Amino acid sequence: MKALGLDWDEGPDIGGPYGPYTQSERFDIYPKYVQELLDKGYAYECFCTPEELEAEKQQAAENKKPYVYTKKCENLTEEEKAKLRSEGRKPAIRFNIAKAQKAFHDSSMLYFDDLVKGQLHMNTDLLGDFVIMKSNGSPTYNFAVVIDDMLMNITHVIRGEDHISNTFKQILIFEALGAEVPKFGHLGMILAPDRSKLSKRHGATAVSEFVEKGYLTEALINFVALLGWSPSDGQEIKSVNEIANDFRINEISSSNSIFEYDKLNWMNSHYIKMLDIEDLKTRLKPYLTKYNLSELTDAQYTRMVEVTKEPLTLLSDITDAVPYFFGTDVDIEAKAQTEVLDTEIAQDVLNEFLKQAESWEFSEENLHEKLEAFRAQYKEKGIKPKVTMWAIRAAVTGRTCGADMTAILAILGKDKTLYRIKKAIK
RNA sequence: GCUCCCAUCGUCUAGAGGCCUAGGACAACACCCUUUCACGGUGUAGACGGGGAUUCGAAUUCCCCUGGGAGUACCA
Repeated sequence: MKALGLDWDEGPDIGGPYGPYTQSERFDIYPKYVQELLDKGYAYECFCTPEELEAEKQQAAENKKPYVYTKKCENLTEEEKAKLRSEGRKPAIRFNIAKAQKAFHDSSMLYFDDLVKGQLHMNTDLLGDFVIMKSNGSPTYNFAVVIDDMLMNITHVIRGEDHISNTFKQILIFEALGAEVPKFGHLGMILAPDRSKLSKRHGATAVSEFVEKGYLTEALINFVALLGWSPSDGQEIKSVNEIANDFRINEISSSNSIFEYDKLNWMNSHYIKMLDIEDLKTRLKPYLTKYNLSELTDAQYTRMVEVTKEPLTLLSDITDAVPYFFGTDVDIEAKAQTEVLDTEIAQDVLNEFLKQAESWEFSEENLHEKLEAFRAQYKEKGIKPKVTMWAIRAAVTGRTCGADMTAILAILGKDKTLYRIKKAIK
């Protein structure tokens, strides 16, 4: 959330009235509620060993029966418990599903209204009495979240649909504790392009990785917001605030969605283009460290960014887009050499350019005029303007494509330009 | 295996019985613009998974099948 520039009202780092907010600092508040459940009869001690449990599961698998805990510790007598304890066994505490279900519902069916999926149901007989406190005294997830939500007055729980089955367990605990059950909303999962879980294999998975690669937080937020939701006005480009204002939880689609980079990339380049130039200059700096930025005046740097920002998909693309703005010499790409510089026309153009440009003033306005006239001369000889410019571009930038030539020449200045032209002449 | 969730163009989605000859965005393709690349503009192609049922009428309701996803821990 920090990487995306999102903030929160209450929680770790900033505190709030219901702290502590760090799980490890809350350990001593859970036993009290475990005891309450024990006292009310909604929980019981279980002395089963991992081996015994494993055997039960195996048995169930052999009989092709779904596994649910057998509840064999549910009705242990005090003597039996004492005996087990004397053997050095430490009990875990299990939640008594059936007891809670029966106390608050007519049948073994548990229903709740999900904010995005509508009414959901589950036969709680199939759930199995789960552990709420491990034998080492630490609470399990399903129990701890309920206590935390209850104590922190949580009203809405919005999470992935992989939590649906936990919800039934959690609701029963809320009820057993006499607490108010919060509203739940379960979102579809975001899948990788091959429909599997998103993972390292599919590229970046942590928000910070996207940011490092040069995705703008604005684009990231906007794109993810559109996964499973669409704005009522059809306007897809939206700021966080606009999204927040327009957002309605019941407009969320309940199906899974696939994370494809195409639209994210498009959106990112869109946001890059929209960025204020000074802002963009600042954001681009981390990707230009391999160049000596002090070679350029601030005005030149501004101009360079202006003419190279168009095709950028990621901020990091700037690195490969601008090498020819720096240094005296330039690397010539193979394609530029063989397909352009090695041709007769190109050599002719370069010689002629060298002759004429000696007397030019290298301001952008002037260059624009001069180049136009220069192209016209060749056009008369039947050489396409495109070809004329190619020769100059290849010699000066070492490439066959790139930013606006007038701007490039103006930024480089007469000396570097003519130097590179000379070097390209055979 | 069992349980639950989901199902419209390649992708994200609009669509809550007639407004749908199914709309938009990204990607693709074509053309235009152009000093290259790109931006931009204009177009083209592209989907209701299958089968039943209800109805005068179904992408929209119901059932079955199929497909995909998730859960099934003394993990969170």
